[in-house]
Amino acid sequence: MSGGGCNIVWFRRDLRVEDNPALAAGVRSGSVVAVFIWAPEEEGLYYPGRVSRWWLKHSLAHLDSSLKSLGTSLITKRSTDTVSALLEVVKSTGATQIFFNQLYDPVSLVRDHKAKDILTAQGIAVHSFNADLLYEPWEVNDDHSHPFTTFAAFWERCLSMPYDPDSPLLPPKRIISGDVSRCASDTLVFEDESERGSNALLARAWSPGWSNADKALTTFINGPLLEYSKNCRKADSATTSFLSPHLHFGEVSVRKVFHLVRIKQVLWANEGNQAGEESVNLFLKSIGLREYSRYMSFNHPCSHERPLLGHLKFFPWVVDEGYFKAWRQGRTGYPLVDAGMRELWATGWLHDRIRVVVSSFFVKVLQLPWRWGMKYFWDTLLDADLESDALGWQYISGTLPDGREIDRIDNPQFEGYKFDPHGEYVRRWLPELARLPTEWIHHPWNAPESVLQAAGIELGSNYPRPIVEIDAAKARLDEALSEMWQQEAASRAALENGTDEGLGDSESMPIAFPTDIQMDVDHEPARNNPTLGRRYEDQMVPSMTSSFLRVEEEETSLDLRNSATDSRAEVPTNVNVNQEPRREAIQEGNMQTVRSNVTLPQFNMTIGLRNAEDSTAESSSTSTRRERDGGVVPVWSPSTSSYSEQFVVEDNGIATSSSYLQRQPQSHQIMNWRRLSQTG
DNA sequence: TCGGGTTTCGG
DNA sequence: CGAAACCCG
Repeated sequence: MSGGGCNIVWFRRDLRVEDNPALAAGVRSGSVVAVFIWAPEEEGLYYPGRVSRWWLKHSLAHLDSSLKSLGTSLITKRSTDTVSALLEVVKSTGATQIFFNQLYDPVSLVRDHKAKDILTAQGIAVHSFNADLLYEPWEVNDDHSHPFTTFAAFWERCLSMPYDPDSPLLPPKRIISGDVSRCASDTLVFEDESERGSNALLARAWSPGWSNADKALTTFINGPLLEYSKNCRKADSATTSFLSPHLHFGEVSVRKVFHLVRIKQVLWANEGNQAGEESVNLFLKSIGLREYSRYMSFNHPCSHERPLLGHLKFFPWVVDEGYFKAWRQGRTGYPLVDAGMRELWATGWLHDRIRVVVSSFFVKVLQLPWRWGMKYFWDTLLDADLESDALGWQYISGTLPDGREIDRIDNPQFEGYKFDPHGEYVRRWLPELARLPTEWIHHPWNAPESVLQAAGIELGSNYPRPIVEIDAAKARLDEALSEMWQQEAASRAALENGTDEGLGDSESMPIAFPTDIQMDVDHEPARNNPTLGRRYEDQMVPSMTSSFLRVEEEETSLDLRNSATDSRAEVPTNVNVNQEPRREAIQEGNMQTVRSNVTLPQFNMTIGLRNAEDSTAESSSTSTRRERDGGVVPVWSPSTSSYSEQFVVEDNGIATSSSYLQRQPQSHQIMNWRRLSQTG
């Protein structure tokens, strides 16, 4: 069935040989050329950060050696244009088919669609698979076939789907290598000289690569999982799964994680092990959040740049690079926050709880633009993951229907005693506070002078006073919020009067990313960088310095209100006609090959859908229908896009969009929150 | 020890 | 907002 030609298996963030549907299908279909293409420029602003690239480098090496032991090797290509690199590989190998696993971040959705179009036009058969999720985003809908807008409902549905996620596949026993004699690998460079020193430490704590991921999973399931719910509240507990970087690069399949954990759950349930069951549920919830982040990214592909609840575009952010810098350096004067930021910088890792603490502090106390924080996480986290990053920050910023309330300020002092009751975490990361008694460890500003003296602390000198008092922050936040609501109401009124030209213009002034973000080297803790010097700014915050990118903050928020009244607004549409083609992907269930097609919300993905209910047809008036394998599904045709007006999001801002957005074609999405009007 | 009012917290 | 935890008489 291979038709003589060989099969390209295009690896991306699925760097494993086990439970890799694209690889399995490629192998089944004949000889295989395994390819990885490094084209980070395509990610634009989200060029991977230093530690993330470090991981990738090692993960690829690991994959390559696994492939070698199976009979082939990994071809690597350096390019600025993935699609042409693929074409080149096609030409030099005589491939006739290409297999890959789906991704859901905005950049990949666009790029993969384009790749599919172009390759198909060249006569190449393109097959893509789900390898990253329990269920594809379009499979999980509410009773009216609309996407969920809250996590709890989404996850509940996932757990009660009528069919289980596909079972994990075993690795291939053997791979017949395609002819790569005319297809040379490029050497990929993932770190420059200046980064090597900082990266050296990482290897002590982490082992990238799919079989290490597998070990980590086993270790976790047999050990810390049982105590997971107990320990998840401790800032420095070593009992998290530590799977997130593995999962990000697809070194371990989430379906395998799910299956193994489920087995454990059944076991514990039978034993009446209450704590165990609870732990499993909690852990699965974090898997669920990961799923949900893809779900949201797919349904709202701009969620990494625009708040999903529209009012936030009127929030008067404090654009203060000094605050931003203090936060990054861990010099805010709040020990828990500072400890977290220093751990992040030193290790590329942060406990989930602490991520919430520092990001909440960032948004609520400092009131810095949330996208700065998101970007910083992206640049510094070992498990940097755009979808999760966006979801997390939107959650914190109060722009999700089920997110944290925007007017709630968390007090780092109290959280300190909650997550780090004995101050051990703070002492580890803030050596200057190490001698401070626990009583004061989370609020040194209240400590008597004598205590401070005995501990060798001089506030404002070797440890800062609080950068902003909590009370002041509360007041400022209240003020900002009332201003926001005012602006929002005004804009709405203007809209209703039809006098809305230029609406939101003043409020949605672009907020540029700081131009010269750099860490103050001498304040960096635990960096162990022998070559520390000023020319290494970009090692510290790799992608921010690469070029000056202006990014609009909140420029085109989605006003959910507009669509709230119409239930059909549930089905988002892609209005971004002139920017990039709609995405399309083919999901080929390996066996059942339900090649039915359904309209995928924004992206017009052509996908397999098991239960195409005809309510999905309402997805757009441009649906046509086609029958396949018994499934009736709508097919959305991009050329005939005529949308109901009410689906189209207000477009102010996009047109005048920053260079970033222009460089990075995004579709923009239509909202479908049901609950949004509650906020008005 | 048991209400029941209050605070916390949640994705 | 609603459930759960918490606190107090």
